[in-house]
This record gives sequence, structure tokens and C-alpha cells, in this order.
Amino acid sequence: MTMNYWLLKSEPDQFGYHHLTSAPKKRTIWDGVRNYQARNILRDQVKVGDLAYFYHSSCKIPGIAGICRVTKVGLIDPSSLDPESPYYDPKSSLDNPRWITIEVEAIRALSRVIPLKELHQHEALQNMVLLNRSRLSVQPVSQTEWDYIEEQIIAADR
DNA sequence: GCCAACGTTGGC
DNA sequence: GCCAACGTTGGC
Repeated sequence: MTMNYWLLKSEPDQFGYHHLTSAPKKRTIWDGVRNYQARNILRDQVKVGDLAYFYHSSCKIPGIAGICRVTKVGLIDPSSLDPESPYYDPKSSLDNPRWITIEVEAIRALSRVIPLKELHQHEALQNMVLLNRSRLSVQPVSQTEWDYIEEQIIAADR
């Protein structure tokens, strides 16, 4: 069986990692993604059991804040069907849903946010999607990159 | 708040 | 299907 790794962006002012850890069952539906490439990844590639970095964007110190695990896939994004939601999409419906997403569960917060600036400094991470396609809000992390970050950055903090 | 990068829309 | 105009993301 193959294991996939991902990076999910969220603005901590709206929903930070601590929101996830204090949510019921430490879980949340990853709603509000309205970019087709990101949607396609969520719909077609992300599997239950995959791990993901929870990344804080558009904030004072952008970076990786925690780790989460995928608990459900193939969910219709509820916000897309809710006329009250800022993410409402009138072109989406229950019968023909346009925005498919996942549920994730908090695994652990990192002892510190690993700043984007720091990731940039590692030669081994120069090919990370995060450092090259900065606007994609759901993106793959390679096994090599994941292992490097775990071993060289996260473990080094302990 | 600025602005570069880049995604989306819509006229043709 | 092209591409100009426009909107959004996100680091700084």
C-alpha cells in the first residue's frame, strides 16, 4: 500500500491548527477550497490514512504548524451548498456537486511553527511545490521531502 | 497595503 | 480557442 503526503493551507486567523485540535474529535471538513487543481487533488488523489502538514498562510509567520491525518474522502463540501456561506456556489448541487473534499484529524502540533523562510534555506527542499507553486492550497509533498522535514527539522527540535 | 504570480471569466 | 481584463492568493 502506498502512503501519500500532502500540505494543506489555512489562514490561522480563520482556522488555525489550534482550531483543529479543539474541534470535536479533533476533526474538520476541509471546506472552502475553490480552485480546480486543488479540488482535483482532494477528489482524486487523497486517500484515507494519508498524512498532511497543516500550513499557516497569509499570516505573520507563514509555515508548517502541525500534522493531520485524512479520515474521510469524497465528501461534498457543505459550504458550497449553503447560501449563507461565503463559499456558496450556485452552480453546485447535491445531484451535481462541484466541490469535493475531505475530513482530517489533528495528529500533533509541532513544538514550533516551521517558518516558510526556514524551509527555503534547505537545499533538500528546493523542489517542494510550496517553494515553487506558492499559490496552490492543496499540494503533494514527496516521501523524500516528508522524511527530510521529519528527521532534519522536526526531530532536531526535540 | 503593495504587488507579483497566476487562476478565471467572457467577448470575439 | 485566444487573450485581455479582472480577481485572488499570499509573501513581504
